[in-house]
Amino acid sequence: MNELPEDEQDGSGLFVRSVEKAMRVLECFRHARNPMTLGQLATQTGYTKSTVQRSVHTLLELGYLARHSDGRLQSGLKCLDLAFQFLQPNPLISAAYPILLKLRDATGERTNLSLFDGTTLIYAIRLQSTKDYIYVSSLIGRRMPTFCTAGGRAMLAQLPREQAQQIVMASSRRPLTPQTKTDPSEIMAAVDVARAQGFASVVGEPVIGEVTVAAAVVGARGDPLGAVHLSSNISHCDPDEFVGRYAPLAIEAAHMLSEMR
Amino acid sequence: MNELPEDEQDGSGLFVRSVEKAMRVLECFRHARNPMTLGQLATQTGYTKSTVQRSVHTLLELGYLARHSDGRLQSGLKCLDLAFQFLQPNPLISAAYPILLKLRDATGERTNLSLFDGTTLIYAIRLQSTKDYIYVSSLIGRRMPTFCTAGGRAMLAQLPREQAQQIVMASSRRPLTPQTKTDPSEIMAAVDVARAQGFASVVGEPVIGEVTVAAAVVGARGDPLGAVHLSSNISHCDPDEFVGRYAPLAIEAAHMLSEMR
DNA sequence: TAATATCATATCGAATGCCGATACGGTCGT
DNA sequence: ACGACCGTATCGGCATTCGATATGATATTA
Repeated sequence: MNELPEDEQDGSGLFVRSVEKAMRVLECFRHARNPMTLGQLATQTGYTKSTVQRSVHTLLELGYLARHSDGRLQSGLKCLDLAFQFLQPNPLISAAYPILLKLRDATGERTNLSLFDGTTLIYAIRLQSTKDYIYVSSLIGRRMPTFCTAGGRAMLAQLPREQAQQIVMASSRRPLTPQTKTDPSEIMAAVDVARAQGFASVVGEPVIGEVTVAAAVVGARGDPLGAVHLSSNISHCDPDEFVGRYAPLAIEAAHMLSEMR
Repeated sequence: MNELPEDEQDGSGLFVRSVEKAMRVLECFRHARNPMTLGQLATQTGYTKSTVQRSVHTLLELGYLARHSDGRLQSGLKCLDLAFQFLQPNPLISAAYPILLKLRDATGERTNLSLFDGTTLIYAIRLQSTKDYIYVSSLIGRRMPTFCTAGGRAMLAQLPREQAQQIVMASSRRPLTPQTKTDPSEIMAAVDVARAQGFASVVGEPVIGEVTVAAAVVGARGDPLGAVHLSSNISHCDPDEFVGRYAPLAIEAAHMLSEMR
């Protein structure tokens, strides 16, 4: 007779647990560099081997998982389909694409669009530099912390200060490089600077040797939707000059994509 | 032992139906240009409103669906995560990225990597032309028919002829442009040409006014994994010259990515 | 060679968690 | 006022999922 709110995180009685389990199993592959076995998935999720077996069987049949040549499991092609369905009808994406392309060619630098998602941001468009060919795994769907990225701080600056602070406090604030600011008040100070300037810039905080300027894209009520990023390597340019030259362009692009009227 | 054929479409008793239902609901958004309501999802999937309600509730909570401002439903950010997990550990993708970048800059043309998936192919890397800014919705995860695309035919040419023919026959062969070849024997003739040449080229079949050369990437046993595409618009170049000039480059790139030893 | 520890796969009784008909309160058009 | 949608909530019954367990294959030990 356990009619208490026994489960913490789900909510109403509409929640389908088998679906959650399957998705959790699918999500195991996020940080996995290699294919996985049933047993590994079981220990990682905490589910029984049977549960994992059933989830995996189903996801295999549906195409969201696939078998590596050695029989282990990896992400399936259908995962790409889901990304397409997200991007395709998204008005921000389709509006941003040509604008970012033009921006990339005007600057020659790496040009990205990220989307706001609380303590993390997620890259939705990534355009490569026309100069260097570093494969910084410039992949769609990569998440980065909000608190230490230029885009993240530009977006935080669009939130009510208290709300921004909540996000900063809720972040893990694990330093990604020796230069990552981890002190909440220091981070909030940077956010305040971003609010005053209308853009944010960071050097070396999320990635060593990288300089980034970013401006926030906002919705109809001024809420942050995403950010336009321009990045380069400090070995190729002077950071201050980079920021000074490109911040206005990032702001302009972000403004064109914003819905504030 | 139990050769029970009475089961309709799933397979063994390990198949979890609630998961299938949730994924089917999620897949409804593939061809939807607009956010959807519960009722629309119910009619489109054939499930009861209750089932859809539960699936949607769960997918919302997990982040794979999101609410549009008017309350209707759309794809959620988590869908992008799945694409990342597919791309990130994939050795073909990480190997292809720098090679395609170099190829794109050597040619200046749109450069893609597609992956083989039976009657369709799916784009995994899309690099824009350095010349024109058309937003041909150059998005990851887009599927195209195998039978009428250059990449598709290049891949079919790597299969045993009979198997290729099976795929052609299983394709819908709905013409995408007036120039799309729909006659199976005509298509197989083009595949034979591709096999002889080591690459495939099409003009205007999948997209009006587009010329594409493609070469297949093959696995250790010569099986097609994907294809390297180079595309341009016929208003910008002479198709024959385009094919003649770039086919060797596509072949070279595809060869570098292949596992045949 | 044998023992041990993985692995994937399959089975099956039990009860839980999903199923889906149904109901309720909105908000549109008309 | 009505009807036709919308999203949301409820609830008894029973199909479906659950998870312990068994099997055989493969790999790594000694």
